[in-house]
Amino acid sequence: MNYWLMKTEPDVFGIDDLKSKKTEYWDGVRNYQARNFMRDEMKKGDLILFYHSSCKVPGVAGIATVSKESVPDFTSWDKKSKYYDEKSTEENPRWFMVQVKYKKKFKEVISLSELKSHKKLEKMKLLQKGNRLSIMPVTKSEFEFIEELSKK
DNA sequence: GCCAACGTTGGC
DNA sequence: GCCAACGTTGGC
Repeated sequence: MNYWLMKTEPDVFGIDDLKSKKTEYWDGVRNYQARNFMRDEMKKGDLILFYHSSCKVPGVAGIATVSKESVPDFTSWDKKSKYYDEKSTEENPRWFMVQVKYKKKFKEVISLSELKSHKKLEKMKLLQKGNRLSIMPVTKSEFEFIEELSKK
């Protein structure tokens, strides 16, 4: 079992959208490192911290799971999609996505500033300087610590 | 293979 | 809206 953090802009697709849709294909990721995590390492049942970015209160909004392992991201060869990439084709896809499933919404978003205040989380990839990855691994202890924070 | 220019991310 | 940090592109 692996643990992950996935960033999303709540104005575009937030925890409430996932809650009402139940599952969602994580399309549109166009970063190689993030793609590799989805294509090679994310397994069904893995747990995901669902992170809201570029918004009023950035932070962890809830938990999701991986419900389907990677499949080619069909938006990459759809000319009408804003995620279209001419170098990706159905025969030779360049981009991949997993399907994620809603698990729970925290009573309150655990804000980035709170995450930063905990010594236990100081090594979190999310908090390292200059980090811009939209999908990144978290450790079991980081995941569990944050889930506990949400219960307070 | 180097690196300048450019685009994007994302907190503030 | 600003801007630091980083990834990608493309000329050489």
